[in-house]
Amino acid sequence: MCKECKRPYYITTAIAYTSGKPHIGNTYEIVLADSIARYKRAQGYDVFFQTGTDEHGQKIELKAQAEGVSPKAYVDKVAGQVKAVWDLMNTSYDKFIRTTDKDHEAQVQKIFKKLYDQGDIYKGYYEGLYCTPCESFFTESQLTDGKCPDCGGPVQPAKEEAYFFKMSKYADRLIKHINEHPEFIQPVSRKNEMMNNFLLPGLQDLCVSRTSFTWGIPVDFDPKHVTYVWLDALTNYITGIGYDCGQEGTDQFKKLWPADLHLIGKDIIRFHTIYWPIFLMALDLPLPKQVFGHPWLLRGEGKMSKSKGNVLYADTLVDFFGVDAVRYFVLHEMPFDNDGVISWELLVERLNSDLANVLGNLVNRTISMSNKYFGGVVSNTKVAETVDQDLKDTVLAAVKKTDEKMEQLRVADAISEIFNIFRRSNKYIDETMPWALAKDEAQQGRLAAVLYNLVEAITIGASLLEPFMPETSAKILSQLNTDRRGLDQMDTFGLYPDNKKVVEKPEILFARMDMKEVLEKVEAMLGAEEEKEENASQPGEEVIDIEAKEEIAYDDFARMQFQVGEIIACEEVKKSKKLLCSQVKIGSQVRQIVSGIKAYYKPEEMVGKKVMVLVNLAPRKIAGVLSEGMLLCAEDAQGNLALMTPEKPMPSGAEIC
RNA sequence: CGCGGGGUGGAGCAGUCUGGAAGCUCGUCGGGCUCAUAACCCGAAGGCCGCAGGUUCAAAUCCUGCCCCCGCAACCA
Repeated sequence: MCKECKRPYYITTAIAYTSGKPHIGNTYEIVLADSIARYKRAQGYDVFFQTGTDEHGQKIELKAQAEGVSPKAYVDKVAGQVKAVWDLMNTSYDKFIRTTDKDHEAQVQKIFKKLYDQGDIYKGYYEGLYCTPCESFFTESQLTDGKCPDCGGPVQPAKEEAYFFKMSKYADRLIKHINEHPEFIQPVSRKNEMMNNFLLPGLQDLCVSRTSFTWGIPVDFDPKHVTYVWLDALTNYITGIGYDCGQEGTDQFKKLWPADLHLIGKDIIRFHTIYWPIFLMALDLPLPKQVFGHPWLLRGEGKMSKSKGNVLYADTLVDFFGVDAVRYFVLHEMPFDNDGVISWELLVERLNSDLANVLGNLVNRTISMSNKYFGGVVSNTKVAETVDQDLKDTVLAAVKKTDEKMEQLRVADAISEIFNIFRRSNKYIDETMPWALAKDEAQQGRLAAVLYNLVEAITIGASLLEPFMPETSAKILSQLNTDRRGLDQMDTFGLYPDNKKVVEKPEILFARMDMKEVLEKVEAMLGAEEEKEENASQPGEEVIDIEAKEEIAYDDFARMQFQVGEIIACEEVKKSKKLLCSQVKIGSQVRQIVSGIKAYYKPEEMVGKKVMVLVNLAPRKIAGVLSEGMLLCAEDAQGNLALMTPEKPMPSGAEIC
C-alpha cells in the first residue's frame, strides 16, 4: 500500500451554478467527492480537494435583475448558500473557488488571449440562416427543404460577431488519447457515447464568446465580448491551484496538475471529455487522468405533494435525520451508473434498518454487555472457538473488498461491504450467546473473548466508515475509547489494546423514527411553506406589475384584429404537455388554434366558450400542428392562465375594439 | 421518428458488457433469543426478469420489432 504514499491526489467537483440554492441532487456530488477524498487521505495520499461556484452568464444577470440587485451581490448571496450547504454536510474541501475571483478572471483573460494569439481562437461570425420567429440560427445542413426545421418558415442569412475555438484541430489527438486510456471516461458506457455522437462525426468549432449580455469575463482586447461559459468555468480546475498562463505556475500547480479525478454529473460529460481536454491540449498541458460522470439522484414518484414541485434540500433533510444519515443515504442509494431515487419513505427506511437497527443497536448492545459483565473492561483472553474465524474472515475480507470498490469508485458498494461487518457481528452475538456464557463461571474467559472480538470488529468497521460518515465514526470510536485504525493496520484482527475500558453508558447513535410521524411532519412543513408562499404572493387583493413595453401609436394597435370566437371542438395535441388544439368559429369561418393552456383547461370544458381571438396573426406550426390565430389569456404571477371572455353575451365574430 | 435513462417477487436495486441453475436490502408470514434502540438471529411464501418474435444445446443477458414509465429539450402566437 505504501508504494503510493504521499503521492498527491487532486480531486474536483463541478463548480455549482449560482442560479439558486443547491438541492439534494447537487449536494450528492460534493458528498461523493468528499468520501473519495477522505478515503484517499486515509490511504496516505496528499489530497487536494477543490470545489466552488460558476457565477457568470445571462441567466444570473436576469435573476439578479429580477431581485433588483447587482449580479455580484446576487452571486455573493448564492455562493454563500452553496458554501453553507457544503459545510453543513461536513465536506472536507481544501479550496472553494469562485469564477468571480479576481485571479481566476485574470487568468481566463490571459488564456483567451493566448489561444487567440496562437490561432486556436479566431474571430468570426455566428453566421447562418436565421429564423426570426424561432430566434435561432441554423446551418445549411439542418434545414429541411431550405426552410426552418422547427416551424417550416423561411430563413434569412444573418450574422453576429463572435469568437470561435477550432475544435477540429485537436480532435484526432483526443480520439487517440481516449482510445489509449480506457479509464479516462467513467463509466465506460459513456465513452462510446462521446465517440460515436461527437468525435467520430467531426467536431464543430465552439463559440466561446457572447455579446448578448455583459455579466461575464470581458475579452480584454475586444471588450464588447464576454467569455462564454465553458472557457470560463472549466479553467477553474487549473486557475484554482495556481496556473499562470504563459508562466510556470506555482509549486502547487506543478505538484497537482494533471488532476486525478474530475467528478461531474453525467449531463456535462461532453464538456469535460471533449472541450476541456482540447483546451488543455491547446494550452500544452497534460490531460486529467479520469473523468467520472456520476448518475443523478431523482425524487421518487411525488406522492408527498400533489400540487407543487417537491424539491428536496440538504438542510431540510439534515434537520430531520442528521448529517451522517443524509450522507449515508445519498451515497448508499446511488448505484454506479444508474440514477438513484430519494424519498422520505426510503430515507426513514434506511435510517431505521441500516443505521439504527444494524449499526446503532450493535454498538449499543456490545457496550452494554461489556459494562454489564466486565465493568466496561475489554480484555483479550484469546479463548477462541471455531465460530470466531468466520467473523474475523468476514471483517478482513470486507476491508479488502471496500478497497477494491473504492478503487473503482463504486462508493455505494464499498459502504455495503462495510455494513457486512456490522451485520456479521450481530449474527456473531446470536451464535455465541454472551448472556448464556455469563451465567457460567467457567466461561468468563470465553465471554471476554467474545466481547473483545466484537469490540475489535466494530473498531475496524467504524474506522473504515470515516470517509462516508465521519461524525458517526468518531462517535463510535470514542465510545470504544480508541483511536481510528489506519488502513495500513487493517490486515490484522486483534489490535484493540488489551484491558481498555469502554464508555459506561452507550449513546444512542441513531434513534429509530416512526414513518407515520415523519410523513405527518413533512406534510405539515410543506403545508406551512405553501401557505407562506400564498400569503407572500397574495397580500389581500393581489396586484402584478409587469415590465413596460415601449409606447405604440394608435395605428399599431389598429393593425391588430380581435374578434369573439366560439370554441366548437377541442382536443389535446399529442406529444405535447401543454398544448390544446381548438376549432374556433369566428363569424362564418372556422379556424384551428393551438394554445398552451392544457394545464388550466380540459378540452371538454373549452367547448362552448366564447373567447377573445387575435385573428390576423400569421399562421404558424406549433408542435407540428397549424395554428391560425391566438386565444388571449390573462396570466398571474404563478403563470396561471384565464381565458378572456365577453362580459355580456356576444355573437361569434363580433369585433373587439 | 428530438436527446437520454429505465421496465427483474409488495418497495428500492444488483445481475445484462464477457449467455449456463434468478440475487441483495426492506416489507409480509412463521420460529428462536432476551445483551440491546419492539431491536438481533433462523426459516418460509412471493418473479412467465415489460410484450412478441429470432439466434443458441442453453437467453434477464445477444439480435429485431413493439408497448409503457421517467428526465431533459422543444412547444406555450
